[in-house]
Amino acid sequence: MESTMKEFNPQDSAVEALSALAHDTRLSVFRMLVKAGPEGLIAGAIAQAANVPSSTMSHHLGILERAGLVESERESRLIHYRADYDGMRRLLAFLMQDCCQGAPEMCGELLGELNCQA
Amino acid sequence: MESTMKEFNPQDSAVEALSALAHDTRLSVFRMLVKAGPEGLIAGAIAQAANVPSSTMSHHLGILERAGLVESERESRLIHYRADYDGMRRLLAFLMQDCCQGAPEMCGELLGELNCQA
DNA sequence: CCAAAAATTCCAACATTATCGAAATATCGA
DNA sequence: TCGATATTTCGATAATGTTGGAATTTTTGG
Repeated sequence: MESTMKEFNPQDSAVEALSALAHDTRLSVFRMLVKAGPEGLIAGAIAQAANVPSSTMSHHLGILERAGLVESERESRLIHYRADYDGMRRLLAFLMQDCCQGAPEMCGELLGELNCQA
Repeated sequence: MESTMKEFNPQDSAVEALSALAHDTRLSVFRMLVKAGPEGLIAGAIAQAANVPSSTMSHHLGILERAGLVESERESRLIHYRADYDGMRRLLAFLMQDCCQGAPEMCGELLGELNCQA
């Protein structure tokens, strides 16, 4: 008997997060929120910056939120969205884990290139 | 005049790679290939391991290859597929870059967790 | 050259996702 | 409470992705 509960296994969670990011508008929004930092951005401002109707953006923000990549918080009439850094970390960890399990020698190069400046 | 050429800008490349990975079968195959190492795996063996018809798997492998995540090489009648570590590195670098631009203090924690042992 | 093996391409049915206007919901200020 | 603002939900259409059997291509062994 299938439940309608959320996914908990890492593979399904990773597919959901990757699907959420695999869209031009959503990837742009996610980058935007990461750059905006902990303050986040207001839903309307996000829609305006991305030049899409608010209903469409609401749909995309919901997908990002359900995927565990962004969080939202209401402040009076406005809703702030911010990046969920922990969700991002979980996704990268899952991909990294894959990368290293069978080829540890690759990890050095891979991580070496991933520095923070730029 | 729109050309039919491949995408070259990082955002489009990232969306293409993320789309390729955002599928249960393809993510499993990619992990499989990463673990298999430089030798790679034969197309038929991949289809058999994933329990999908070869035509379907060929379709998925093509998507992963066009996204720059796997490479193929013919060896007589067999075609070897192997992970494209450089493509993977480019994708992670793009995501990392996003992560660090506006919130450098997050990078330490993020990279700290991403160690190589499993 | 021919038959078998391995893999891809083609095609069509099916399923999922994207889009956005209209309607509904939530909140505040007066 | 009323009207205005911010956002989400609904619904219907369009666009894209998935699937696998059949046909096609590539290669080898005899």
